Amino acid sequence: MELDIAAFNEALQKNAVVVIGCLCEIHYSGRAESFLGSGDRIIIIKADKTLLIHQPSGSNPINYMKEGTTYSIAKEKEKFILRCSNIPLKEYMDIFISKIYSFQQLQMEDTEKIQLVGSERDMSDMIYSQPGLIEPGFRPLSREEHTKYGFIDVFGYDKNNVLVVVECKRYAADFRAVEQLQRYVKKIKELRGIDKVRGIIAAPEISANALQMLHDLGFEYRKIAPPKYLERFGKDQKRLGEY
Amino acid sequence: MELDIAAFNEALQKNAVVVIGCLCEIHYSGRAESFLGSGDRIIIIKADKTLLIHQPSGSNPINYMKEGTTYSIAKEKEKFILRCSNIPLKEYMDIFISKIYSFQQLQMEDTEKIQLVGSERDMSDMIYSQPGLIEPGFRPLSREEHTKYGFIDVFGYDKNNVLVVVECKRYAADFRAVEQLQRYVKKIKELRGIDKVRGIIAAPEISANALQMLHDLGFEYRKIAPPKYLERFGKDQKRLGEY
DNA sequence: GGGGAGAGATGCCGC
DNA sequence: GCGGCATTTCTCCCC
Repeated sequence: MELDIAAFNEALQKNAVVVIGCLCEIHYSGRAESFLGSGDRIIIIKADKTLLIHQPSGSNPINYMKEGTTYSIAKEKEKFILRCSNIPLKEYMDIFISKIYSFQQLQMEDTEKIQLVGSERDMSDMIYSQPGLIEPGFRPLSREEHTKYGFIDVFGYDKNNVLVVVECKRYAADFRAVEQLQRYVKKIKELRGIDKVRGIIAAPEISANALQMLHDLGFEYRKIAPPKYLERFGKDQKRLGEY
Repeated sequence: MELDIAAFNEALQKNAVVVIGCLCEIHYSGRAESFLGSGDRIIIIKADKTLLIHQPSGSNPINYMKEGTTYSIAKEKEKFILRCSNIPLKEYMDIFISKIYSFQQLQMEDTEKIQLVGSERDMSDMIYSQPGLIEPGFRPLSREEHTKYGFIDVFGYDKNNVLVVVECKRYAADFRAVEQLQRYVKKIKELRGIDKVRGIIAAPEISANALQMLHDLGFEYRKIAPPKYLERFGKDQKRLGEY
């Protein structure tokens, strides 16, 4: 199959998305440098001039260029050379294409943004609205007071009016989560000039090492999972659960 | 355009890579949950049954499924429903396709692995072969001794036979890099039962906060950049630099 | 633009 | 499998 260079340039010009199936070799130079020998790949150039190169397996692109990259293609001795450059980022790529299997260009329209539930932020919102999940008598700070300490997930007083710092993790908490909590508790003690501040990790799981370190520091663990189920899923959600 | 369900199933069966341009709506449920309203997207199913869904802009897939996912497609009232499930991971996705713009299947062959230069590992290798980059008289530990402390990038003795722990960063070092170094120095002091261990951050840049914290802890900074330029690039490398 | 932290992070290598 | 950690991490938010 031949590649129509004029069609390629026109597609880029009108911000179409280009998808090329090809046999190619790739040289990259920028933050790092890489070389990838000849193999079959899918090349995607998006409307914002992001470039992605995918091998037949794996989640991540094997090579890529960021938004705003410029492209120039040329034919040289039966091969196509796609030169990619992102001058501000000092990133460059040369793609040596020896066979074209497919060429597609699509004018795509998509203004939708994803709605995601189950993030760490959703966890802290849940604890804010249900403080009893931490313990009876726990009272989170007001929104205004809390924003002054934006780096803390949940911040409040226990039933004895002792300050409590809560660090949420949506996955199994590790020792770095404990280090983070330790950093925040230290910071609050300094800022407020007080000696007694409690620290709590809220997460669905915690590693043995992290739990050990947590207890050594006099902190606590609460087994709490991030919320799920989009309200808007409605009956559709049931279908997803029926697999 | 119509989608040939038989062709789709056959492509999956023979581990071809499938690329579909379409208008679709996406429901996901697994580690988290998400909903994405109708818009134009590129759907890729790879040979290993990884699924990627890309919007017309941005580097990352807006939704995805991991390796080993199973697929079933059906037509319902002028729409196609692609149901995706990964039972072991408890991950599910429903893709409601209302228009097909393009359908491609490619039998891809690619056994090449990327060669990358400029990683943190390359930095520590460079320091091992040129210890003077740290300071005159620095002597890294032997390979055998070093592997016992695999978590440390570079480990050796200075000219006064004091132990030195070096943590490399390929980018600007931040306070987390300093915390990491602190953790390693502490661990080595415990393991060896000694009191004096030097700590050094080797990185091309370091943030002001990190440098302050580093000095407060009595550690040091060496401005060292990761190595670049693949030897095998040879003359090609020159071309990349000529942009 | 830098700093700080999350991510449905992923991927690699170790034990 | 989990743990620890790098990643051409990317992304978002906030100062």
